[in-house]
Amino acid sequence: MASDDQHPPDTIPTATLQERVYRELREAIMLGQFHPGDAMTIRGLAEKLGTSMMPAREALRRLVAERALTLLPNRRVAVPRMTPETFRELTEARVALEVLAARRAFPATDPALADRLAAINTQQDEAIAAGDWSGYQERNRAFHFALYACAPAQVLMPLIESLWLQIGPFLYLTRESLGTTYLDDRHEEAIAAIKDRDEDGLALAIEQDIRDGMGGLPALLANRVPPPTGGPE
Amino acid sequence: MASDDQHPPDTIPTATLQERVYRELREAIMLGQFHPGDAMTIRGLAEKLGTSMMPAREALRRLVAERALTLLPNRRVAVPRMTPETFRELTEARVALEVLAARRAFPATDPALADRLAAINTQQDEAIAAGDWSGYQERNRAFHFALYACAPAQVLMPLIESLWLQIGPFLYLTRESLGTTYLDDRHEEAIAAIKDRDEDGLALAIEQDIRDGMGGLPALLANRVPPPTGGPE
DNA sequence: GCTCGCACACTGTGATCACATTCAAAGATT
DNA sequence: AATCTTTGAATGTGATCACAGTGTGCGAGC
Repeated sequence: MASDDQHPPDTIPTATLQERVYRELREAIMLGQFHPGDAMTIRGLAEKLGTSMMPAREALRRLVAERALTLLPNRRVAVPRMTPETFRELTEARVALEVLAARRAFPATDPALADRLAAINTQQDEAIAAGDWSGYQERNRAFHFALYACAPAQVLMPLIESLWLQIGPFLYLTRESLGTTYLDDRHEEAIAAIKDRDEDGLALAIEQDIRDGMGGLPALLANRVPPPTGGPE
Repeated sequence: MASDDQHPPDTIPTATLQERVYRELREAIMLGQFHPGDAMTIRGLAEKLGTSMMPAREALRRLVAERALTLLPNRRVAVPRMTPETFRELTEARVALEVLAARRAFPATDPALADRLAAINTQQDEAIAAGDWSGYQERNRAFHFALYACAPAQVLMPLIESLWLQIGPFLYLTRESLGTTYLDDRHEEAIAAIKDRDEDGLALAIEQDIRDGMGGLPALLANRVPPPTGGPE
């Protein structure tokens, strides 16, 4: 049992192949490595990951169910396109759910969490300074989810993650903003509110953080993708 | 083309088999025809619907992705059990999202919609009077979704539907309440608010309607399912 | 009579194949 | 030369099969 259950470090024992494909795709989507309109095929994905059609097929369908990908009328899956209107809807949904998650988390927050959040925030600033856009996004995600995870949220978290997945393909719009414009967030305010035991202050900080971060995107979107029938790849 | 594309009325042309299985299961779940803990197998579902494993498999995985079903550690799918705590979380999420949906819908509401909602409400009362529990649930669903559908909501609606799906298996708890206790809702207040062009009143009516409807369930849940290891079927 | 062990049925996972549809490029016709 | 047709590759869907893990029930042994 000792030697047989030990998998080589490269052979990730992630229970099922479908799960591995799913997580890989999901991470890539959330980090903005795909662009709106990019189409994907079952066989192509399977070949790229060295599996058969089945795991790729199930991973794609799962991401479609989570609204991370869309099913075209052709029955082919693609990264969704988005209108400014949909973007505003995503923003409102994020505010509603994440403010609620923050409020639920609030009673469980403590100075230790504030320190951890501050550490993440520092790393995020370092990423900005280093021009590490991916690191910046990753830290931003870590900040929010570390806060929300304080209270067990079996219902809320999947909903919020679905929203983040839907936004992922459009984060690349902010890539060039990293450096040109000053990317400010409300993370310090949130940390301060936790230390001051100010629930409303925390809720406000989260809300403004989301609105600030998402606010500029519809404009960028409108400027960037006027060709509605652009071939992705 | 004329005769070949015409399907017999019973052979529903629903594009894919998987879709048909999915919709059938989904409807059954939302109407509370399954109970918490009920387990389902791919082969069993396939045989029951007369298809092969594949459509049943994909339909189940899709419902799992939408949180309507859960994946047990055995990798088997079952109707989720729920704790009172999770129920409260569902209630809060519903309030947050559906109030938002109602506010988004508000500018598009008009007297015609108010009349349609009133008609649905009348049918709902008739269902209550007739002891038609399924009809009551169906009308309640129709009322809420008719309101939310006023504004296009590609993001919000799937999230809300996911929440309703998660609640579905527990609606049976209210079955015996239909008749014993007086089931009141805030639908009249919502209709009045639409007529009065009172957005805040509409939001409040929806919030109270949700809280009233869901409020009693945790208690019923606690009374009903003390045996945590009950064999479902 | 009770407990431990073994065998068998059952389930999900993954692979492979067959088929209908779709998309596109090449060829033929006007 | 432009347009319609045809042919071919490619894709999603569904079916079937092989395999490993799990759970259950039966039977042997203490």
